[in-house]
Amino acid sequence: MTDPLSKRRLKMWIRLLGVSRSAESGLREFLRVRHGTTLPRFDVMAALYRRRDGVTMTELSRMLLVSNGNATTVVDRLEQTGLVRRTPSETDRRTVFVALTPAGVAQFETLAAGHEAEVSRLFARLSETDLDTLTDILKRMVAVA
Amino acid sequence: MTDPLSKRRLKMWIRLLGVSRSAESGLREFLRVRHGTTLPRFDVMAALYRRRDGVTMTELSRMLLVSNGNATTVVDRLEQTGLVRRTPSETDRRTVFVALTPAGVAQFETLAAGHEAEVSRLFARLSETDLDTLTDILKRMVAVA
DNA sequence: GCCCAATACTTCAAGCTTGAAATTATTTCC
DNA sequence: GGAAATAATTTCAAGCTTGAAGTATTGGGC
Repeated sequence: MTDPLSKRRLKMWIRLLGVSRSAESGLREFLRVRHGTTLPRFDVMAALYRRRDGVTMTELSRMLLVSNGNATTVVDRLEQTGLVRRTPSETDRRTVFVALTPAGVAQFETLAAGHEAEVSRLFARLSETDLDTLTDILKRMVAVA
Repeated sequence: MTDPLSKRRLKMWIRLLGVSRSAESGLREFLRVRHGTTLPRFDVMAALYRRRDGVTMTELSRMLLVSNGNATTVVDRLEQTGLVRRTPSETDRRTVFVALTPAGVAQFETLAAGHEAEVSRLFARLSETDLDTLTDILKRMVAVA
């Protein structure tokens, strides 16, 4: 280990990115082939499923770490296909609440089961100890800024 | 820990994705604000810097885990600004080699220093032990398919 | 030598993503 | 009450990304 610390951090980051990209690509393919949907749509639905009562557009984009413009686009499309509903706030006319429709909830529950199985398959090589260690480290990693 | 294994894998994945997205977003901003460039361009240049003699388009897209169409687009743009050069293979007329131009090498070396510092800053909270453990686990994670 | 499957790359349409600008609404503070 | 700052969302242009379809080329089996 003659590498300076910054080089080691860089190598770790390159590996992390590689793992994350392969897994994402596996999940994307799974969603496309098996369910005719996409990862961004799934992500939005997952966020809305976790907050069944609805969230504002801003909250949504923060949860997903995407730009607000992006959230608008994806929600637009989901709304067009009836999986998601926008409801204007009554107390603050700037804000809009987004929530899954019953059809959205139903579809998500199907998707989620497959998604979980697929994630589990992708990371099957990880021992339980690794899993705990990794989760613990990731928890403490949440970026500086 | 009453969670079944697949749920624990899922939670780990969600955390991993979160870390990876925040870091990517930090790097994107760094490259945009400080160097007027983008992460995909940087990634291509980094791959070409590692393989200074040139790589084929197919090798490039495999290295970066992106589609071949995507590699074409990014290389197109880099070529337009003179940072990258395409050279047709003499032995196989289907094949094209891509390599950094001297200007590309020069620019990349500047970018790379800043990029490494930024990565280091983003992951500063990680202890050296964490770093080793994490790298080790990531190495063994390379996805199944 | 001739077919044809495989390979390398590009093009294309559709969708995703970003950051900035624009729009509309609310709050603050004089 | 009104101006100015702040906030929530959408719109926009540009660029990224994908997977599929298209073009050209190669190499192996016959």
